[in-house]
Amino acid sequence: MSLSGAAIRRKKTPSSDQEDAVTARPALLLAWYDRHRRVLPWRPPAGHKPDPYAVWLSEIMLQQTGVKTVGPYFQKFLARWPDVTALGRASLDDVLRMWAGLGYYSRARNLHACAVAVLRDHNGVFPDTEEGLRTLPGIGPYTAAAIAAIAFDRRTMPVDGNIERVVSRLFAVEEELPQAKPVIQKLAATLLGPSRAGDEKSRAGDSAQALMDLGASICTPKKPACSLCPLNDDCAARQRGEQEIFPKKAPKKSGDLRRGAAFVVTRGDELLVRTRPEKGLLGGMTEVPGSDWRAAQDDATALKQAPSLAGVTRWHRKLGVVTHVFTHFPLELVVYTARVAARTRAPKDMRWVPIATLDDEALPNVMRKVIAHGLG
DNA sequence: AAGCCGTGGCG
DNA sequence: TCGCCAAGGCT
Repeated sequence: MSLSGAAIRRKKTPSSDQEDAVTARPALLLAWYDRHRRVLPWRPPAGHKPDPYAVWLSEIMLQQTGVKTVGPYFQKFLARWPDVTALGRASLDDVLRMWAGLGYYSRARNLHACAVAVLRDHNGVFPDTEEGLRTLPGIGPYTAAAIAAIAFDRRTMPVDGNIERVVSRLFAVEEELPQAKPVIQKLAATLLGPSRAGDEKSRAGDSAQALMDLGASICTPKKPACSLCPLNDDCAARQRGEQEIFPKKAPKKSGDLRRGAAFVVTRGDELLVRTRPEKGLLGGMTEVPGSDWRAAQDDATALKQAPSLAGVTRWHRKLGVVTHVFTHFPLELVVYTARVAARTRAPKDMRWVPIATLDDEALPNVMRKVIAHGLG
């Protein structure tokens, strides 16, 4: 039975106009996608099978990170580690260095751990079910559904921020996020094409990507281009002229400013660095030594936390401050510099690295800013 | 289960 | 300018 046959066979009743509109959504969505799908580095040409490894890699990188930012990182990773076996055999250090700058560094640890687990527990082949994928590190409810749908054509609907927005508008969901997540999940699943007997394929991956593309290009957070939307006919929010009030969210609190000091110490053409603890903020990444970061900390207190180095009698305070904004607090760093003599020993748990090779270090961007400020 | 986790872009 | 937002997961 063809899809159009099923559509034609539907009974016409006085109340069926609305019903028709609802039933037509999945096909409208896919038709729009076939004409307007974005060309992305991890997306094969239309009709071609995606590589599960590439899908997984892109999905991890895309967690809370924009398409444009991810592009170059995805290309670099795929060129260096073309398959999950190669990545699983790489060192965590190499992976962290390659990830530096992309943020949310626990993703890089989980990425590596996941590759290792796929090699060790799954013979180097990704599980092809949502439940199987869900057991792997770094793969939560969204990512498991996304990989299952996109890479394995499983009939499931992942719900990300884009889809939350599209769906909450389409159905005018009044409940606030994140409480509304279960409702939105159910409503989103109605946008999947019908399952067919003996053939569970229903272009679920395309349906999901269609909604994401729609959210990214048409149903945007501000000033959505409703006139171009394939689902505009029966969008509840648009009928009210209230597209931008959805999705409803509880206001978030922004963190308090924290202050600290960073110490840029050079020994000839080398820089003094250390590795941050594995857990927590910037876990496992490289940094220059510094004070703790706390609210209302004064410069004198921070300066007392300078590393003890033979031959350093005074620190030179660089003019200005380095500012950086983390997810949950803004940071203001004062930078001190010092030069030490050749063969000066690095303090415990610190090391010297050539300034020329800093690009290869696992340096988060806040530290790149600090070093640039201190060396400049 | 709410808080923790980066960074860049955009209006 | 600055708050919001982005293909969330972990604890």
